[in-house]
Amino acid sequence: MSTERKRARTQDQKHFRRQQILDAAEQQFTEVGYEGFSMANLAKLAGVVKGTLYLYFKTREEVFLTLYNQSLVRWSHVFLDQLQDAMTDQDYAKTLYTTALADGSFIPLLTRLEHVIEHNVSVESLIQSKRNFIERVDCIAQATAPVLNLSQAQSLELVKTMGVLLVGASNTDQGPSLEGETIPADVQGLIDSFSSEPIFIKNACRIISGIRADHSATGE
Amino acid sequence: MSTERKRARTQDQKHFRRQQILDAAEQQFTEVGYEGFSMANLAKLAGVVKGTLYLYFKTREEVFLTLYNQSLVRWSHVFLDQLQDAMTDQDYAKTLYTTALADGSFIPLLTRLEHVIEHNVSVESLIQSKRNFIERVDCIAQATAPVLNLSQAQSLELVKTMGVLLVGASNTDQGPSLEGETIPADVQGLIDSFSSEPIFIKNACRIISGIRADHSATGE
DNA sequence: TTAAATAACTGACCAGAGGTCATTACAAGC
DNA sequence: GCTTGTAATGACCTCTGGTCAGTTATTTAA
Repeated sequence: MSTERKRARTQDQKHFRRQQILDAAEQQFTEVGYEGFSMANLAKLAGVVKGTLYLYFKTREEVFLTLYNQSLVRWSHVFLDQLQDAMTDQDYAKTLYTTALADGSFIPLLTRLEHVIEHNVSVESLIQSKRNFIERVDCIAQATAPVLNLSQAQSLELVKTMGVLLVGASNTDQGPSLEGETIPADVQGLIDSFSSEPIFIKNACRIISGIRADHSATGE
Repeated sequence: MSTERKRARTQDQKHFRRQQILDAAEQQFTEVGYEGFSMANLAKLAGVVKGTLYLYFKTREEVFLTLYNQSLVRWSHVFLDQLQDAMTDQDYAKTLYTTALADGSFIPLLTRLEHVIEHNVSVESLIQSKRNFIERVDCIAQATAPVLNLSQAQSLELVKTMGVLLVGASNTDQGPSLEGETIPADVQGLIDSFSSEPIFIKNACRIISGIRADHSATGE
């Protein structure tokens, strides 16, 4: 391959190279998913050799953690853009769910964050990632409070809880594809009854109602 | 090792051998967790050679799926035993949460079920596992209805929803250990605020209230 | 009792994974 | 043009899940 690739000497060039790798990683991730993802293939896609990847990322999981952080920021912007004054609880929940799922990387990475990705990552990267998370959550909570007519504290609790519910609900439809397979009616019925969208929206509404009913403005 | 291991010829002997492997697997799983689990080590623990494992399980994930099914049954018995007439919503939620967490294998396997384990398993095993799940859920729902004073349909929806919430909530405290690490106060505060038990119980209660408020006895 | 048939079991082997590091070669400074 | 720092390389490592031709304990039939 005569890609004529120049060496990255300055900080700017290195950041650019790093982002090139991340773009290739995102591409591979959307194509083959988490389990099918390999560093050898990433190297090929990014037009570098495997060893080079490890100049820019300490481990495979550091790549994923960076992708996650980027997808979180990306999604939060999309979501904040779609918030309007005085939405119904249901509209709010539906918007949150739909925008989150529309981002191809966000949910799959979020569901693997804590029990896989964070376990092979440097403490500095972890702290940086958590700080990014705090910032996004705070920002979303601040925008949510007026929309749903909640106090700041209520809004913060709500946003955090929505994250938990999102992980739980989206888990249920990440099973294998089963296309072309013969599935018995009872099993198919079970799978259908766990369709994540209605589960998320219904329970999000219940939780919003519950939080609104807690009219204690005290901390926690 | 001169374990004098006999060959398993009859079905009974084969079932016994299979369970021996599963017991060793459970032991290894509780010791090293999902990511540290290896088939080579399982073979050593079970006192057989690696190839033999594949006479009893098609893939590594078939081992995990079987462990999951066993842990689900085990937990459901413990939980059902602890149900009493007329518990408060909070007691019910707390019992569910506590018993689930007390089983060392159940939660870690449940959180990896759909996006990892089920993706490398035969369709027959998957169907069998789903059937087992249906049976346990139905059984728990039937026992739950009188306890929380719900209709059968409400109870069924509740139990399914509790599963979703359990996955979401337990995800939040499966991060890396961070013992002996210096964690900044803001990040530590975030981690503390995601402690899974209060999140689960609070929102379980909100959801139970919400379901109880839906006094439509119509299907779905 | 013994020979033949069966299949549980073995362990060397494979491809591919994540990760390392001595070496190479390119760009900047004198 | 030469020296020097370092980005980039690619051969190499260990480990993984998984395979399979061959071995041998056990059952069956003569």
